Amino acid sequence: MAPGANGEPSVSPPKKRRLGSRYAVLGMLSMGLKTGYAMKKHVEGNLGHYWSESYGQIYPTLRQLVDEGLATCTEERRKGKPMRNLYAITSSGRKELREWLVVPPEPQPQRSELLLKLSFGDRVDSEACQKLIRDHSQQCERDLSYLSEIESALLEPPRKHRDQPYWLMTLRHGRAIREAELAWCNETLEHLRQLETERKR
Amino acid sequence: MAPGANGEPSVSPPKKRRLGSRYAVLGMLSMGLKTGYAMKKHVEGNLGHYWSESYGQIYPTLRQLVDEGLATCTEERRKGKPMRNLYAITSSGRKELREWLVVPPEPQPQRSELLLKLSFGDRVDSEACQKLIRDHSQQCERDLSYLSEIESALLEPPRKHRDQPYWLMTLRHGRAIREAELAWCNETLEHLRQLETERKR
DNA sequence: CTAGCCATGTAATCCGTTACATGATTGG
DNA sequence: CCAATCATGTAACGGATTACATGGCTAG
Repeated sequence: MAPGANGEPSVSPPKKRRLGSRYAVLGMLSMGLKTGYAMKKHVEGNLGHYWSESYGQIYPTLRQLVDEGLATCTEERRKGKPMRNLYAITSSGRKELREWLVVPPEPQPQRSELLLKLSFGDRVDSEACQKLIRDHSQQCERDLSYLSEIESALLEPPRKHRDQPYWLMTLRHGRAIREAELAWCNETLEHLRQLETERKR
Repeated sequence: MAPGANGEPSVSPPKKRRLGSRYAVLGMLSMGLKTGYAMKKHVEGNLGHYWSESYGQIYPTLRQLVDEGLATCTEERRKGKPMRNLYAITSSGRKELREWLVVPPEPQPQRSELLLKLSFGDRVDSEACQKLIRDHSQQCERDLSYLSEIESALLEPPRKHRDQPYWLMTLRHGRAIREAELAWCNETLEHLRQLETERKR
């Protein structure tokens, strides 16, 4: 008998695929961004604190979306300016985006090089561990001022983008996490110093 | 003239490589874990909240470490038990591990599917956004109780592992972050409800 | 003239997971 | 006998970055 007949539940396991880039691009299309170049800039400038995307992902993805009918592409050649491909989302593109949006993201396996190093802290001296933490603390501080910059740029002109309230939520997330990191850094530095004096005794 | 002569600064740009798995494995060797299998178990059970590793990484890495003289391998065949390869770190392995430990990790590009979805929240109704946040909130809660489990297992028997104090630091990190996430979730739910009533007006 | 920005795209490569293949032992 | 656990490993695949290749326009 052919496999998979008879209503067996073994219709082939649903396979996990990531597809993050696909929907990031589709979402940016839905914001009205028209070129791959503009999307890269937008990722760097606005989404940098929680998303990244490279040309190597963006351009092939755009092509694929067009192939699947989720976007359209029109060439624009202007005299005196380089050629551009102008993309736009279609209604089936909007539909697929909405469907993706309501699916709760499954927890993605986190890898923190900092915590990995810290967990082996016993192999080096306390000073090295403390430096690790202080560097991280400084990075968080830099991140915080970067986030503030984006936030003021977002609030300054009173003309509100439709997505502005949601962008503010992501910014608050970045701030909340960085502040928690800072608190943990201070706490951890204290623990490291305690460990150090215990060791010396 | 041969390229690279004359002290040119173009000695080939130093190329970024990730190498996380390599040092995770080396570190676990330094803790005394002897088999690939044991390392996988340890990652799942103890490092799960900040690191992950698959067999597809572990076994080839172990072989590579032996090739480079950072570890040794001895076959152990016991009657009535399956064969094992027992690995041990060498002194050059310890040296390389220590060198890696003191290099501050460069910030790794974060990707949060949750924040990406939230940033496009305008495309779906407020209820869908709130569900996204509530699900995340629950996940954080589950993570917190999982962290507590590990912590009590770590504290229970008074026989302290040399790495115990450092593991506690990583656990506190997990807790700090999850608690900050929870606070942000509540704050954000409030904002979403406000947005909703504004829209309705 | 040249540096920098606009703009597109591809190929190589790396990193990592999943799925598969194998097989012995132990406990219920 | 069967499921779980111990134990090793590889092949295929997928996702993402990096580096390269190209080229015209603009401002200094």
